[in-house]
Amino acid sequence: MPELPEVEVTRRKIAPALVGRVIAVVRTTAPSYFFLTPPAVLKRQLKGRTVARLERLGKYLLATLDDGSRLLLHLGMTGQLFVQGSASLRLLSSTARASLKPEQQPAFKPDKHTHLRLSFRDGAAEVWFRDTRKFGKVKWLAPGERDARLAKLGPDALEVTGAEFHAAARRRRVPVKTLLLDQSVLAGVGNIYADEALFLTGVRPTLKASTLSGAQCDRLIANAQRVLRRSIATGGSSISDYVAPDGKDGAYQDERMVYDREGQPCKVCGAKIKRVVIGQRSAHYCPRCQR
DNA sequence: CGTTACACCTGAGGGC
DNA sequence: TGCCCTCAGGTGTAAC
Repeated sequence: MPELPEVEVTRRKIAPALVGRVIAVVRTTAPSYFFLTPPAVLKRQLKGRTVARLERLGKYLLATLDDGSRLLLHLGMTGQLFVQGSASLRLLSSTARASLKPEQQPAFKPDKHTHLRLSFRDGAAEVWFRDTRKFGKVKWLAPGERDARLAKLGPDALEVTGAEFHAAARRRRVPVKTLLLDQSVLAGVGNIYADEALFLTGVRPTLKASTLSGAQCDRLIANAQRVLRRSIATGGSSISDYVAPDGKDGAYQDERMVYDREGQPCKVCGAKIKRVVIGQRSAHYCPRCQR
């Protein structure tokens, strides 16, 4: 589900329900891979704290608490962070309300995949974190504590320059697609937007990164930022004004040029979209538009 | 160091 | 209906 646009849309949606409120109760599922910080520690550290701000770093969300500690969240492949509870409707705009998936509706009951539930002293809306595959992560950072995952992130994808990408590309023999997915080069691009950016630039995902020119890098990064911004504006790929349990009917669905369109005609030239595997991930491209 | 294969986990969908 | 396979918007780690 989540690449940069989905994480940013999530941030904007839950920030009003999180920032400025005092955490009263922390409920979790049993200790697992999901909890980089054990549930017991999480409960002890979060209770009574107030969230001062919520920011996005690449695909991570970072909540800074009033004691200077921080809560690091990652949605992995299937993570969903949402506002839940009797008063949640008051905290959401009508369009945001209409976009809720069934499991995000206020009447939804926590299930075995609902790993984290924050309730607040005011008793109003809660914030829930659900993740079926548990590739998502929750980690509490003590004041001043550094984190290796954050430390290795490159510039945010919305801010990286073509020159920075070119500098990284010159000494890499991997396919350009692999480089776009490398979070230490630029943070936030995932499988969908990498394919889309490459299509818009007319570059095959298999092209060796070191062969890209500076001008090509400039255009590639500009196109990546274009699709990321456009997706944020339309509510991300899985969260849209159209309710879709399978997460495939988001607003972005209609704008996708190549991702998950294997065998379908290219919207520009009509050629059949191809799918190849690069670095154990699928990559989609138009054999005619991308040379 | 860069590159690659694989591990983590659950569920959906296709073919038989 | 069940079984078995493949696939999935991510990323840390071990091994060459």
